[in-house]
Amino acid sequence: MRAAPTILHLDMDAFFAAAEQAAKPSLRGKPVIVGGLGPRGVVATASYEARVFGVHSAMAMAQARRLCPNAAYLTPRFALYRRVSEAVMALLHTLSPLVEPLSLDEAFVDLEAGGTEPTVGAARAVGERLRADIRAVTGLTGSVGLAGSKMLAKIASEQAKPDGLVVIEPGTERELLGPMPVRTLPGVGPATAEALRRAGIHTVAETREAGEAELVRLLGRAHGASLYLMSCGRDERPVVAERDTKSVSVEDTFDVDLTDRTRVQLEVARLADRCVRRLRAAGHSGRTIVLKVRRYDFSTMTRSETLRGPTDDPAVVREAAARLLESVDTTAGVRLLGVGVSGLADFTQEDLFAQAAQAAHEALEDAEAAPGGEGPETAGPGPEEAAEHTGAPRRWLPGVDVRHSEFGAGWVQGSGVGRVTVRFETPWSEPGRVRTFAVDDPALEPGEPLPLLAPAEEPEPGPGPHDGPGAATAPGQGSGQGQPVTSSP
DNA sequence: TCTGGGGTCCTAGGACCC
DNA sequence: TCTGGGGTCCTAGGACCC
Repeated sequence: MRAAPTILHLDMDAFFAAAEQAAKPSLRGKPVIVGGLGPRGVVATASYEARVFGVHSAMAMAQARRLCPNAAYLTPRFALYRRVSEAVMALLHTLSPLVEPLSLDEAFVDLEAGGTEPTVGAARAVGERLRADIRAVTGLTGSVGLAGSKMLAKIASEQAKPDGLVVIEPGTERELLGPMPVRTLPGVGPATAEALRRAGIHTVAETREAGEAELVRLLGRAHGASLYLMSCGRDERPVVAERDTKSVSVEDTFDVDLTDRTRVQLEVARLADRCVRRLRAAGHSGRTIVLKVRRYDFSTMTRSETLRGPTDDPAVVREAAARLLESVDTTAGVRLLGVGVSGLADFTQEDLFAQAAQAAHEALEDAEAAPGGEGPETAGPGPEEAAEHTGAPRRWLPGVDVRHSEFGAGWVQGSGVGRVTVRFETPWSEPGRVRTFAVDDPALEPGEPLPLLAPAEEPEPGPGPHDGPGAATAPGQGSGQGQPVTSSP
């Protein structure tokens, strides 16, 4: 616990939705909901205009549609969010070498390690300048919390939302925290809150008064002890710049439950391959293979197997996953399958250049395979493979960028019955017009996310210098790498 | 049309070893 | 041939976070 509020927490406001609004002028000021658009999708981010209707993160998409039928529903575009995130993180690194990212849109910064004078005034000035810089560089808003510990900095940024800054001055934390609900404390989710409620504990003050021994009895050794410290406003966790990855996993929820055993085996093999591609791209190998199965009734089980040594061999992982599957009854229906690798070791030597080329290729395949959790169950086996080779049945997911040979850059507003509706606008244009085409109109092709602000800086737009030898592939929908940036108006 | 995907950390029991 | 104690590894499950 520091004497000055030199731990900063940044949280971008409604990040995915805000990025989409910045990219799509016609959506500004309107409800925007980003998430999985399939029958089992959930909301990733809702814009503030949509939250008014009660829509929030993690809500079933079906419920969001009932609450807010007129919102724009968009599939996530991680390539764009990652780019914006990198720009924001670069700004944070100008403040201090100690930056701890928590996700694409959130990070802690240790200002003291960056040389900021340990006073309220200096910290506040740094925070305000950061907010202005973020707005200037990305066009988006972020909220800043400043306090003497991570926990309080995070609570402060929550209070600051949206588009604000809050300082919690050291010395005031206990009285501030006291009346707050236990759910405010990090690590207190639905289960812990319920356990505490049954013990008559509702507020942070009541948690503190219960005492450490009682909390340990209720919640277990580690959780009880840390919760007691937090309730007293004590949190000595340091800001940690780089954390080692502990596991890599992939999973798919299917639009319709899988019952056919052969199909389940096929999907497990595909997931194993995808998982290994990610593993290798990250330069890792691992010893423990994990299979995850979620059944029709949402009950979830895992099976794992530890090998004698680390592997990054797809055949080995595939075979282990297949063995693990043998001990699982799937006859009643499977809604999700997953494959993971943990017990990671640094990559077993090998050449880094091949890996880099591999990684570029992988990113492309991931982008194609991932969105929407479109279990080919409904789509039929294979539109993806087919597209890889022929470019034939393109799927125009709502929100993705396109380019038309005559009308220029735009994005898919919707598609169905052989038609696709496109709105032609760019991040720096006026709201644009809508036109409709046949889904196979040759004048229409996948496009690149455009920079949100000026078409200046952006270091790595599109088919840049690093596309490996396989770059010519660039077939699919998705982010459409390799599409010519053929000038045009 | 109930409930994504990618992670982290903790607990508890059994095996195994000293 | 009644039985201790502790450490580590492995497996399964669960809570939590964004």
